[in-house]
This record gives sequence, C-alpha cells and structure tokens, in this order.
Amino acid sequence: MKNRNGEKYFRIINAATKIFARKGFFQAKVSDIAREARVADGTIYLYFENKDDILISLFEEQMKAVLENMIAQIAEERDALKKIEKFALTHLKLIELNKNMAEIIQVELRQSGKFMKEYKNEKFLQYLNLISDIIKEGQEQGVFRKEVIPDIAKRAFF
Amino acid sequence: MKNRNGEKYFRIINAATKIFARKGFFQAKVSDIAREARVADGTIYLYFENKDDILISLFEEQMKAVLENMIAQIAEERDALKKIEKFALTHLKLIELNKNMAEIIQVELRQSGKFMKEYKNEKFLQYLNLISDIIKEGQEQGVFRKEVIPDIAKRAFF
DNA sequence: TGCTAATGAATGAATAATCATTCAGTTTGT
DNA sequence: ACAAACTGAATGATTATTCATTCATTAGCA
Repeated sequence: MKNRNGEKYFRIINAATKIFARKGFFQAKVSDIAREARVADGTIYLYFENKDDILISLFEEQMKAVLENMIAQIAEERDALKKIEKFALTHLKLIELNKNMAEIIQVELRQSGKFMKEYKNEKFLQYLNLISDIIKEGQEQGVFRKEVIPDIAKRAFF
Repeated sequence: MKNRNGEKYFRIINAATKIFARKGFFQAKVSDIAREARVADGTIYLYFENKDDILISLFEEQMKAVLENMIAQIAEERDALKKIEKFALTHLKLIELNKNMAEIIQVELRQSGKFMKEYKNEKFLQYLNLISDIIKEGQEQGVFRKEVIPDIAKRAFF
C-alpha cells in the first residue's frame, strides 16, 4: 500500500482539488496535477493507484474531516432531538462551505464508472449511520417513537 | 458547411442527447453516438465538425426551440410587467422540462474549453436580450422607472 | 425506354493524437 | 554503499478523425 501521510501526499491531494475544480475530472491531466504539486508525473503513482484513486482519496480525506467535525458537533448536545437538529444544521453549513467539493462529487464521481461500482463508500455510510445512531439513542431516551426504524429513517431524513 | 436539415442530422442530435445524458460528454464515444443513431462513425463528420461541435449544435437546437417558445409566450401579453412575469414563469417551466439538457449545459459545456472560448453564444444572448427588450418597452409604457439600465437589469434579473 | 456516366452520401478500416501509466535510471538521505 | 524516493521519457491503450472505397440514385444520351 501507498504512503498516505507524507507531506507530498497532501501536496498532491491539494493540487488535484484545485485542478479538478478548475477543469473537471476528465479534462484534468495527471501531468497538470503533477505540475501544480511540483512533482514529477511518476511520483503521483508512488502515492496513488491511478487517476481514479486520486479522486477517491480526495473524497475520503474530505469526508474524514467532515465526519470528525460532525461527530464533535453532535457530541456537544445531550438531547437526541437537539442532536438531529444540529446534524441538519451542520450538514447544510458544510455543503455551503465545500461547494467545490460537493460539485465535484456530484458531477464527476457519478460518471466515474469505476467509482460507483467498485468503491464501497465507507466514510459516507458512516456519515449516514450517525443519523440512525441518534435515532436509536432518542428511542432509548424515550424522545422518539419506537415504531420508527432507524435504517429507513436515516434515508428519509437524508 | 455541413448539412443541418437532413433527417440524419436530427437522428444524430437525438442520439447524442441520449448518450451525453447517460454518460456525460467525455465518456461518450463518438462511436456510441454513431451506433445509437444507426449511422457509421464517419457519417457523423458529414454533419458535424467534431465532437465538440455535436455538443454545441445540441445546445443551439435546444436554445432555438426555447427561444421560439419564449417569444410566442411573451407575445401573448400586452403589459410589460405581465411579460416579465410570464418570462420568469416560462423560464422556470422550461428548466424543469429540460433537466437533462440543463444539466448537460451546466456541467459539460462549462468545461469544454473550446466551447467557452471560441463560441459566441448567440442564442443565449438573444435569450437574455428578451429581458432588456421588455424593460425598454416597460419604460416607454411608463411602467418601469427610467433610471434602470436595461443591460444591467437583465443580468440582475437573470 | 434502356444503357452508361457522374454524383455524392455513407461506410468503416486505417491513421493520428492524446494521455494514463510504467520503468530504467538518477538523486537524496543515512 | 545501500535503500528509498523521485524523475520524466517511453510505452501502450484508447478514441477522435480521416479518407479510399462502395453503393444507390440521378442525369445524359441514343
């Protein structure tokens, strides 16, 4: 597996974010990213499997940050109802903040066949599971009705 | 110049619309479009300059229809204020109706370097000019204040 | 009418261009 | 001196584009 902590790894991630945002995934050349990151073309492949993997990693890093942020936010609230509120609020704020990223994900990832097929979107699932966790907690607290099935509610809510 | 009226021209346009909508511009192969249109690869080049030109023509044809539609709609109203209302309403209706197209335009055309650079978007400008025309008319009718500058208002309104 | 020539639309195999990816060689750090 | 990190030119795969050829239709002529 590749080295995912070096400063160069993040240099490339950042460069790719810029280039993808500017040109879109398919028009971004790997060599563009390399240049922006001040790295040789080949170096990219010391840190990433392939071009798709750059996009996926980009997404994962972003989601990781978002997830941590969200968990911290929710932890501030005791009441499950407040937590859900906070979740929704923070979610919207994040989307606003990361428009670039959101667009890339919506637009580019959707088309990237490999992405939607082979990639199990763990971080995103974790994110969704935050919702069902809150609901379960709310049920234990007696704030939400028991009939609600968390797994379905999370989708609906989302 | 190419033949832009034959039934084959529209067969290809329609095929391209389908394929672009399904796969996006960059992943759509010209041969995909050819197959969908039941035409040989080379035939496409009897009707279009190149792949970009297919996209642009697609857009033009659509805009042409939209423009005609809009002009007809506006003509039904006498009062400039009503016209603007009608414009906005029809505009939203059209967007709703042509979601596919709208997405393609937003997403694909924006990236197509050639498009934004070399192509003077006449049809779209005409469309925008409908707005400033209405404003001018409204000023003559005394419905709108004179201080408003049509060219700026059209952008703001849009 | 029947025959031949001319036309040009259509084809798809061949070509050319573009890029992601590799790898043989170089540099850097210990 | 060795390993690890890095480089960028070379490779190969993919696809847009071209073009020599086919084929159907039309025009010209006797």
